[in-house]
Amino acid sequence: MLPRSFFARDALEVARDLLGARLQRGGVALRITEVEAYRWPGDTASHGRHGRTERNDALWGPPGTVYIYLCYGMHHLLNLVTGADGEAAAVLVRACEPLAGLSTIRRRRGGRDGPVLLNGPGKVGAALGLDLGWNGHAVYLPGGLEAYRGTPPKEVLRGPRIGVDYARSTDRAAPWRLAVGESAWVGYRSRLK
DNA sequence: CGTCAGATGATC
DNA sequence: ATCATCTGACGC
Repeated sequence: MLPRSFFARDALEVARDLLGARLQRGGVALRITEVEAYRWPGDTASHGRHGRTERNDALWGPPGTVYIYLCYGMHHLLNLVTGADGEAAAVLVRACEPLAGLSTIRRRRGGRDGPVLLNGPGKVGAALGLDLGWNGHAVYLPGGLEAYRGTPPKEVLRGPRIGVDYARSTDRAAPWRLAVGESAWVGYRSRLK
């Protein structure tokens, strides 16, 4: 498993090293193919930009824990908290390649048929069956949601983060979205290089 | 490939 | 009012 110390670094470094890593919960296993770094301090795209609140409290927690929040009233987005305790930094998991548990993933996303494409953060949260109850969960401990070392990417693509138009222009343009180059499970591929 | 609207609900 | 999204519809 990835040790707690793995997460106690700058979010951009952790993001790079999380590409190819594995997330596992019960019979469902995913390979991380796309991430975004939300850094500390001074990142105006981060949920921590207005200070600590009830909703983002877990974001300020110790490294190696989980920050989940409800996005647009529908999707539970998964962040892995990085840096030091008391800092608001994390890596958002945007896309994954399913490795095991396809039938469970299919069931969790509802009755729809069609191919399983985990090419968006809401889909990743749904595939893992996450909700707000997972806030603060430690992924370096066995049981529940776990993070493992995986196969590093051959090529890393980079581009601006998605959906952060509200941020300062420098933060909006910062190439802190990272993706596995050879993976089909990546969203907005044309915005990467 | 691109854009767009509507769903949907907690938060500050 | 805002929002780190998804889906389906439509146009090129």
